[in-house]
Amino acid sequence: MKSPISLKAKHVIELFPPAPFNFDATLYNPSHFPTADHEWQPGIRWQTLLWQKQRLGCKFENQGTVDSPKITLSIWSKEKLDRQFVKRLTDEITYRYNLQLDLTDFSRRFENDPQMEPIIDRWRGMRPLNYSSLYEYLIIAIVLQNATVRRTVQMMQALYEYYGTWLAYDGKKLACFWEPSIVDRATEQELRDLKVGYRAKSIKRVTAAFAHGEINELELRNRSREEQRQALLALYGIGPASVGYILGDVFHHMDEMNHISPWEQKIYSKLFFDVSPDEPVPTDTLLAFFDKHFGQYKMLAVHYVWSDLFWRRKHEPVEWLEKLIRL
DNA sequence: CATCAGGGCCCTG
DNA sequence: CAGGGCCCTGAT
Repeated sequence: MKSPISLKAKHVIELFPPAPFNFDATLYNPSHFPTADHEWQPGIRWQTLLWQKQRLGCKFENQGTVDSPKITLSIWSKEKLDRQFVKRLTDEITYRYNLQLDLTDFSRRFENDPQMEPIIDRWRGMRPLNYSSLYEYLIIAIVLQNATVRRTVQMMQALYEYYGTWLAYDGKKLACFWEPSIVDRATEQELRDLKVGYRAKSIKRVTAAFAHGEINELELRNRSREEQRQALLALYGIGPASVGYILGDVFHHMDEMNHISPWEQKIYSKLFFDVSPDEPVPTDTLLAFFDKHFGQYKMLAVHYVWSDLFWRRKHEPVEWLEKLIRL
């Protein structure tokens, strides 16, 4: 492991997302595999960030409640940050963390839905989001493909060790992502040596698209969903499953739900139809059900039910689920 | 020891 | 539009 960069300068700001805002259910996702770029405990998330060439150490702390939200965000950096930079970083984090999302209508809409009501009650104010950049999300999507969770964790760790940097701040030592130009200079063989297998080619080509400015996250945010979809599908190694997650988590389309992969199909079948995962409901039926019941909120609603399940699993094993998620 | 499938995607026919 | 192949790993 490379020696960490010690971040000494510290800047503190306060964020006030609109209520309802559930800090822990938003700042931690129990269905995600663990990565070295963050750490969570109730009320606190540490998260590294590579933004505008700056390696930053962030710490989000809950200082409010669901109905009166307040986040204290401390930002560590190597050099002192100027106000303009912090202002723009705040805007970026507000977008990425979906803090501007107004959930009042969603919460009200399903208050009489027998399945949704207790779940929304438990997690009121939870937002789906992307903790990192589009590029980083794409890399994660690639290492998820056709791999068990354990292997995904290994691949991600190897990439961080080899191309990332380590940041020391607030008593933590966390990994920070690499600039696309770093991996752009790597050879496919070099990546293969990190045991990412055939994904090396996808990582190279997606990275090249970012390193050479062929795709731009900020610009894509202002395009239509279908333009975003086409731009993402055009990336080598990125298909409908990855794009589905990205349109929801990264670009915040709360009704994006038109692809269900086999492992998710089994879990949805149990959750929404209470049938055995051995004989799952056809994906078309699931999609039609989501559309009919949740309409413009179908991705959001499924996110709530899904997260509810994985929070439950965090506290106690869920028998039927364990064999569907291969660790 | 061998074999197999995995939290997809590309490419071919 | 269906299905084989892909890197590697741990489970069997």
